[in-house]
Amino acid sequence: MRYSNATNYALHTMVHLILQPRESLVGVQELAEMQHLSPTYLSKILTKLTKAGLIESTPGAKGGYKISRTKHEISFLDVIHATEGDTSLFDCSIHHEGCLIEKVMWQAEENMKSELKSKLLIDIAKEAESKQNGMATGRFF
Amino acid sequence: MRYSNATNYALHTMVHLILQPRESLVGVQELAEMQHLSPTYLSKILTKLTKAGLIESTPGAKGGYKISRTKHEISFLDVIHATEGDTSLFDCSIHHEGCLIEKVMWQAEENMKSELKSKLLIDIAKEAESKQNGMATGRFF
DNA sequence: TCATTAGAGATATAAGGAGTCTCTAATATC
DNA sequence: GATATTAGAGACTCCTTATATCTCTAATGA
Repeated sequence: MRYSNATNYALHTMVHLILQPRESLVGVQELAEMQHLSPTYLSKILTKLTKAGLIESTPGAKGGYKISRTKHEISFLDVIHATEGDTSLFDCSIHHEGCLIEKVMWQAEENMKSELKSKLLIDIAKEAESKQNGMATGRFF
Repeated sequence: MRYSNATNYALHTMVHLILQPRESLVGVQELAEMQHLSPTYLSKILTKLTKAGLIESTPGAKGGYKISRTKHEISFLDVIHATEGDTSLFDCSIHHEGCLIEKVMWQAEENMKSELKSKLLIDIAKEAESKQNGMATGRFF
């Protein structure tokens, strides 16, 4: 059981977009080069993020993507739900009510999710930005 | 991203074995019937649990499986490690030190694991046993 | 010796992840 | 209005993993 690569790409893309100047658009070409991906592949991921309302797209020449207006509220969990779906990690396949094992697994998953919900992308972006200003080199996300 | 069915089968098998009378052996045949699985498939899972030291096997006629002597200390996480491996759920594939995104993902995973580590199989077994005694019917794990 | 049981290995099938290619639709610029 | 540029949809390929099944071997009690 592992998070897909797509989730990693999505998270990095989101932080990158948050760090852009207000209202500026970034094309999939640039976003793909940054992460050494093919544009068509990344565009599939970007479409998911768009449909989830996390970013906004503008088609046509000089088009591209920008972060959604709700950027101050976007959590890690929001991005992960967009790429991984929001089904639970564990379901007891044996049909009966109130499986005690399932209950434990659900509680554990909830603990992970509550952490991911409390972490906002904008906080990571600001932390990366301040580190970058201090160090003059390196990339922190 | 989901836990494999094998993990579900392993957890149920472990709780079932804990509830057995001391030193009694249960064959893979019985364990498989209980969960509506083929014996050969379940035996692959049982082999993993054996190699992880969570259960002990006795080959030959009248052989079978019993819970390991450390049964009072076996956690959910121990079983999950045996079936799923113990690699982390997320790795930032972009090569650089101290990725802030990775750090958040690791912390979230740690929160889930600490819950799974604190939950012991024997507690679930006892809870299921007492519920079963009270209700006369039904299965609680 | 024989029946019973665990265990190893090869193989089969299906699903999902990862990625490419091609076509369509929208839009700015000339 | 023509053209270049960009997002988006759909079909397709390739690879890995999960989920088994079948067969053979090894150990052991009766």
